[in-house]
Amino acid sequence: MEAQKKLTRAEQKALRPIQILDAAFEEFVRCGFAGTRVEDIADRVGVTKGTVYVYFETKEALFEAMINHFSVPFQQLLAITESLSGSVTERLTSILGLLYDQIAEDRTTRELTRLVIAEGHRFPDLIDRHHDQFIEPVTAKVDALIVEGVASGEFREVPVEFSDIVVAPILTTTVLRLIFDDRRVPTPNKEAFLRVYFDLLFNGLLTKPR
Amino acid sequence: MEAQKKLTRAEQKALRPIQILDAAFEEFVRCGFAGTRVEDIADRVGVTKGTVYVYFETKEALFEAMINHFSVPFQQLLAITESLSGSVTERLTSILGLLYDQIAEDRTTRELTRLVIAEGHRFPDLIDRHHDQFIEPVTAKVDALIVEGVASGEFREVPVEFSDIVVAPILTTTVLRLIFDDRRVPTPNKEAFLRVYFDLLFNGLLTKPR
Amino acid sequence: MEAQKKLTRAEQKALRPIQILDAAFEEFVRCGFAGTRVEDIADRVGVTKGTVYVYFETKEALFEAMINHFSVPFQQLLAITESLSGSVTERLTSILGLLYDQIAEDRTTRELTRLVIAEGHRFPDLIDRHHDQFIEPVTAKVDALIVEGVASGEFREVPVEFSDIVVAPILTTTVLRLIFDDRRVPTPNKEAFLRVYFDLLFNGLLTKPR
Amino acid sequence: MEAQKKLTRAEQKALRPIQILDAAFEEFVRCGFAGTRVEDIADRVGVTKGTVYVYFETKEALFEAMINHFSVPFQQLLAITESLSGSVTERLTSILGLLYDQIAEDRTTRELTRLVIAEGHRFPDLIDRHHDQFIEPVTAKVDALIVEGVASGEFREVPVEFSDIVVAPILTTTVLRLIFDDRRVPTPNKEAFLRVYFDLLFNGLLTKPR
DNA sequence: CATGAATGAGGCTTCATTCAT
DNA sequence: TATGAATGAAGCCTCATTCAT
Repeated sequence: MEAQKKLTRAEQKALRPIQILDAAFEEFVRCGFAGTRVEDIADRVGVTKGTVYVYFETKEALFEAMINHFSVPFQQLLAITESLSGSVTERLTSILGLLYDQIAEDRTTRELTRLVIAEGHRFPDLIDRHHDQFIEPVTAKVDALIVEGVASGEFREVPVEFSDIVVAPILTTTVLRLIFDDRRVPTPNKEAFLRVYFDLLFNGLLTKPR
Repeated sequence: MEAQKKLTRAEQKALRPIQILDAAFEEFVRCGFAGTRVEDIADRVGVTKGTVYVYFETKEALFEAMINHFSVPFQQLLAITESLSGSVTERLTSILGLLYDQIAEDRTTRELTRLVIAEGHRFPDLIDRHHDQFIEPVTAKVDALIVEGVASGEFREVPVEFSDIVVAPILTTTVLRLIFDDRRVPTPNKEAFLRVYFDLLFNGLLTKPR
Repeated sequence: MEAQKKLTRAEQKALRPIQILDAAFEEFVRCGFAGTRVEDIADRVGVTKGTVYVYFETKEALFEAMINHFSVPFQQLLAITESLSGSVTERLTSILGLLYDQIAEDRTTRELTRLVIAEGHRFPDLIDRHHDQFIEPVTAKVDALIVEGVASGEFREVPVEFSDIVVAPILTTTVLRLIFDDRRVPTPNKEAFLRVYFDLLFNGLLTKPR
Repeated sequence: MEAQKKLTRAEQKALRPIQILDAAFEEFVRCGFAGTRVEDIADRVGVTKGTVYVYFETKEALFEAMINHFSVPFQQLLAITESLSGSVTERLTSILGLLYDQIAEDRTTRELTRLVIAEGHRFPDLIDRHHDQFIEPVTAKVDALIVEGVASGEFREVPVEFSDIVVAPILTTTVLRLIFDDRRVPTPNKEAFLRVYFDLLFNGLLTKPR
């Protein structure tokens, strides 16, 4: 309140939609699309229902705008992966570590995943976006590295197109945190988790490989 | 239809609540808790709203009863695992194969997972049940096998308490199917998937283990 | 209340939609389509808003159903006109007298005319119905009689297709009553009005016809 | 557009309220009082809602101001009628011709009539104005001419106070155009219409007057 | 004057729930 | 048991109106 009073009208106006989108994120995550009341979103911002409708035509439009707003910061990660150097193992390790930060540790991405799972039925665009911006790029990147590793002799001859399996522990952590959120199942320690994850991924369980 | 006509009236009536639970499953899966209309459930059974309330006090009670109804058949799987014999590797393979059938391939369990993720917030019991009946037993079983494998020298010295990583590809397949349902991302071929999964799990990616 | 309690459920149910249509007529006439509150219609019947929506999907559907409900009893009049006998003058007189009763004196038809004028823009069907059921049949009938009168020599050679002029005093009375409703402009005495109307229609104003 | 660009800012501002009244006329005619949105009126002028409220306190005040604005030009016609000369028949013919132009052919008067019929309930002043400025003067004038015609022997002994009947074809044309607006029922050709109208009015239908 | 963000009362509509039959 | 008419609370959305800039 104090801080906001110093803002000019113009600044306020530019801020409003973002404030609303932030509030919408929290409420939609908490209650799902159907369960969320537009008034609760407004309350969170400190405005009235009507104000929300000044910026967004319908609850549905607000939901979609919110998803778009929070779906951006994945591009950066993909850019970083291009600049990596070192052995394939090193690069794959780096990428999976970054993915862990992005998908499992970042609350926003995590909750976005919840919404994709919960509301995908009613928002097919949501699924397409999610696929094109998240799943496909990651899959492509990991696949490419595996191919490279196999070609260079660093990796064994494993069939490609199953990069899901490689990435699986990350998505699984995300989902378990979504479900239990530190309740019942503790959030794993990142360092320890990655150590075991990579150890298993690269070396396998067996003492003597077949 | 044919079969039902032969039922006596008494049998019909004993069937009602189950028909309602089945219909409730479909609708809650399709629309989520808040988005589902009791009337749509009734329509699916071919009765009127009132009838639903003869058997279930509230929509919430119906939701919980539905979850309970569809959460049963996991016990069997756990029982089977007790009767397995062979090396630890063989037994782990068997169990993971069964889990794949149960979690990734079985539509009911899959959709139950969706509901846990989507509605867990508002139904804490749901999460507790899910933990006690699904996660904990599986985790315990897999952990026990790993401990056994390490003790017997069959497995390398891997830290326990990370059985999530071992099971991850199964849950990941489940979640990807929930999201994409054969749209955009094809459902993997079971045999091929398991082959790669087990190959990676036991042997790791590297040609020469560190 | 007293009387209604004796009705069975089934009778009540059959009555409800008609009660609602009656109430809707009064409210829509009083406030127009946009100005009418569904709740006021419900109040008039003694039920709650929800009940109205049990029978009619939307306010718009209710409006249209109401128009249809009150647009019926015009057919009878047209039937009567077929059975008339006597000179053309006598028959025309009879018909115009009946029309006066139907259009100018009958409150329902009068108010329906108000709605056609006021709401026709937004309900094009309304105008088509009104044309097909009211205007066209009357016009055709009057035209036919004039043609017959001219043919028989009873009437002067007047151009046809201007039966509007013949009927005009009736519609004008309707409209003036709609506007002033006994306020400012008194409702004319029917007998006196018809006498002058017919005198003028048949004989004209001039002492010595041209 | 061209013309407006040459206006000084001061002239522009003096124009504003009239532009708003013009826009209000169109919208109120199109949607009625309750159905019209102040914003649509503003849009039509190319300003924002707030501007409308600079000039008019409420939507209701705007409606009334609009009615007043468009109700003026009838005085002129009445003035003209004073200066006519010739036989009563000639003068009556002239007056009815002018009335036809004013009431049936002039879109503004026609739509004003629609508003009187549609909104009169909620704006009693509207009805009073309409009576005092339109109905009463016309009625008085026509009545006076009939009295004069009867006195001079030009007209038959018809009862006075039924000038409505004489004017009816004009109002009827107005109303039919309001309802059908060239849809379904074609607008009559003015010359032909007036010829038949006057022929009937002065000579009546019958070959041999009674 | 003009703006347009914000308000908040109020209308339409939905739907979980009840209850007399 | 089953019905379905009725309820009424509550949600989405609209829009006349205000006011700081």
